[in-house]
Parts: sequence; C-alpha cells; structure tokens
Amino acid sequence: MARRRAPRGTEDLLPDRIPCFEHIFRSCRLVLEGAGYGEIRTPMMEDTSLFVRSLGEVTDVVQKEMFNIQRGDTDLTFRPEGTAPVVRAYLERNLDKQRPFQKFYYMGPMFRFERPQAGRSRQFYQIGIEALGSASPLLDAEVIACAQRCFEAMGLKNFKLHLNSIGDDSDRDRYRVVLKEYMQGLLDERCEDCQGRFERNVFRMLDCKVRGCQPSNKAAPQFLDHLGEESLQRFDATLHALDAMGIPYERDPGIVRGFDYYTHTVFEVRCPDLGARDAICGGGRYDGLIADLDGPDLGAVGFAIGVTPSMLALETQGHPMASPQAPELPIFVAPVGNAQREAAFLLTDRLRQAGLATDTDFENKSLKALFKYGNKRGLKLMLMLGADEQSRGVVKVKDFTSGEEFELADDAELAGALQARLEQS
RNA sequence: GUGGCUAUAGCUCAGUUGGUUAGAGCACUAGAUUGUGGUUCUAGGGGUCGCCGGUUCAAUUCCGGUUAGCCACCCCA
Repeated sequence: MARRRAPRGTEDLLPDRIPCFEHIFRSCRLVLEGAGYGEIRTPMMEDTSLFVRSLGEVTDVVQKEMFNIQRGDTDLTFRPEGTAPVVRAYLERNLDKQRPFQKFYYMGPMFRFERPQAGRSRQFYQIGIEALGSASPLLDAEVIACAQRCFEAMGLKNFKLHLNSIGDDSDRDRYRVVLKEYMQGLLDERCEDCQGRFERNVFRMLDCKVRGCQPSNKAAPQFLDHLGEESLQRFDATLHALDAMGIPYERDPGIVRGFDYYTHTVFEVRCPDLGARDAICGGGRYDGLIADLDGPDLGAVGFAIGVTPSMLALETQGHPMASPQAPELPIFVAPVGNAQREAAFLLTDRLRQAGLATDTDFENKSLKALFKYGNKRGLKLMLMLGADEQSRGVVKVKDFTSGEEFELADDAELAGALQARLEQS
C-alpha cells in the first residue's frame, strides 16, 4: 500500500501528547527565567563551517551525522546542537562588547542523521542554557543546579548527576601522554572499538562499556591526579558550592563528552529507567569556544536537556502529565434538531468571543452520541438548543459533574452565568 | 555504519503444524431508551494479514529481498 510516512527518525506529536511536551517546557522555563536566563531563538540552520569548527572535525556528529544542504555557494546544516549557534549570535550581535556576561536559554528541535533507537531520533527537542562570559567556578555550580531543578520541577524521579573535570588544554595534553603510555601495553586485551579509540581519542577508552575493558579502566591513571593546581582548585570550588546547595552528584571519571569544545567541568544526568540510552542531559564548561569562533577569550558553561528522553522517563515513571490527554474543553453546544445547527454554531461563536472554550457539532451526530463524546472528553457543561428552547429564548444546560439540568436565558448574561457555573464546580 | 528481533482491523494483540467466509478486546456507528452521557445488552461498519519476488495444486502462514519499527553497538539529548 506504501502509505506516506514521516521521514525516518521523525514523528508527529499529536494533540494528546502536547500537554506532556508543554509541561516539560513550562517547568524548565520557570526555573530558568527565575535564575536570570533570557530566551534566545536562533535559526534552525547555520553555516556548516560553524559546527565543523566548534564541535571538531573528527567528531562523529560532524563526520557522519549532519543534515546538510548545499545549493550554489551556500552550505548549510540543520543544527545538531544548540551551543555553537548561541555563541555565534552572541558574537554577531556584539553582545560581548556591550555586556560580556549574558545568560541564555533556548528550546527547540535539533537534527542528527543517526540510526533511530529508543529515546533517539533524527529530529529531537532540546532545552538548553548557555552562560557566556565568565570563568567563575560558581557559575558551573549554578548551571548544574539549574539542570537539577529543571528535572525536579517537571517531577522526574530517580535521576543521577554524573560529574567530572577534564581540565584545560595543557592538563589534557599532559594526561593524554600518561594515558597513552598506560594503554599502549594493554592494547591486546582491549576490545576492537578501543583499538580505534587509542589513536582517535584515548579518553574515550575510559567510558568503554565492554566488560573485558573494565579492569584496565579501573586501574588506569585518573585524570584528577593529573589536573594542574589551578584546575583542581576551580573544580573544588564548584564541588564545594554544589555541596553547600545540597545538590547530589557522583564523581565519575568516565564522563568525557564527545565535543571538542569542552573544558574543566563536564557532566551528564542519567535516568536508569530509560534503556541503554539513559542520558537526559549533558553539559559542561567550554572555555575555548568563544575564542575559537573569533571572539574574545571568555569562559562559558551550559547544558542541554533532551526533551524526548525526558518524556519517555516521565512516561515509564507513570507521571500524570505523561499520559495522553485531550486538550481541555469545558463547554459544548448541542443542536437538538437540524434546524438548530446554525443557531448552535452562532451561540458557540458568541461564547468563544466571551472567552469561554466552547465547541459544537459538525457531523450531524445524535444527541446521544454528543453526550457520549462529551463524557469522554471531560466536558463540564452541555448546552442543548432545540426548537422549544429556541422559541422561548433559552438554552438547557446539563452539568456533567453534578448531573443536574437547568435552563438559562439566551441573552447577554449567558456567558457570565456559564462562567460562574464553571468556577463553582 | 554493524548486529538481533518484529511487521495481521484506527489501537493492543491472538491465529492458521500452508487449504479455500481471518478473530478477540478497546474504539467507532445504530438500536434497546420516540430530544440526554458515564453501567449493561444486541447488531453493524472496518483488513488486497508491510511491500516485491520465489517454492507450491494452494501462501497471511515457508524461503529470499526490500522498507519501516523496536532493541543493542558506535556515538549521543
């Protein structure tokens, strides 16, 4: 039959799923605006070179996951993540010169050409924040606390913050040498993937999940032991602040992150109720990025929350917002005979103009069918308009919650009377 | 990109050891209730059994391919 389908890895969010989606957005918006973050909306696409430059040429995202559009001289890519676009906008508008320290949040779709899987699709939604223009370790703590509070606000349970520091460039260069030296001798007993990681990115060997690789990871030299004095101090300052705020975390040397721009603090929030893909938030500090994109040498921190996996997690946890639900509709006007259809339609319009969410029938359904529908839909009031009522200038009203039935004059006072009735129930 | 599993009604799924009218529950429509729901009962509509090809007298069932979904790997929100 070859029915039309949405492109692979994309999905339609129908009205009954929107409440959950919105619930997540609203919860986060409240937390973030309360912490001084302002919303920013950047284009869904950017020059391809922006992502190549910011994420790093050899990263998986750049090498094989970019949705690319080329036409004439333009080479654009649907954004695979939100940080680089925000930094680009910050620099393009010269915000760094007006007031270098700025805090942004964004929410919207991101795109990666990946093989779809549980909690992973080719178009997915992220809520992210970027605090640009400060190297303060307290800011790292604030960003992490925001992530924590976003999840608390949306009512998620059983999530865990994993935290690590990967130092600055010189720390990493030093550690890379040490780690390579250590892994060199163990290469034979590592898995096939690790063989490749050794040259490409040794650090990734540390978060390998293959069982045979675990022992040699446990015994591996720790990054924390090779951080410079300064890096160590700033990490301690961040941890101290988190402790003081009562934000729970676990130090996890396996958190390495896939983009080149990360420095110092890196973290992930995971929810074990999900499958293998259990990360619901990832973030960290990226002190080199603003300079890399031809701006001043300023520090920055941020995170991105995955809306899709968050929704999945809320669903599996049975959160009330997560179950599909129809949009709220308190009032319905039922024409009792065909002669009353237009009158019912016009009454509906009058109530809508008075600010009452109202609907009416367009399918010539029987009164009984309309009552069934109304009951299922969770209506508060059913208005009946028949020949009798119309001739007497009234409407009959049935209150679904109490079951009682009464008449109201169909005049200028009607909307107000209905409103009062809704408020008391 | 790699590997495994799956594909039957709008939804969740059963089923045919290959046999000619393919089933259930939910949902939908109508009636019991001559202008009234939430519980019942009855009836009805709805499926080229993912798509293409092969084996066979016969395929929804077996085989191959393909597409899509799911799960895992890589990587990541």
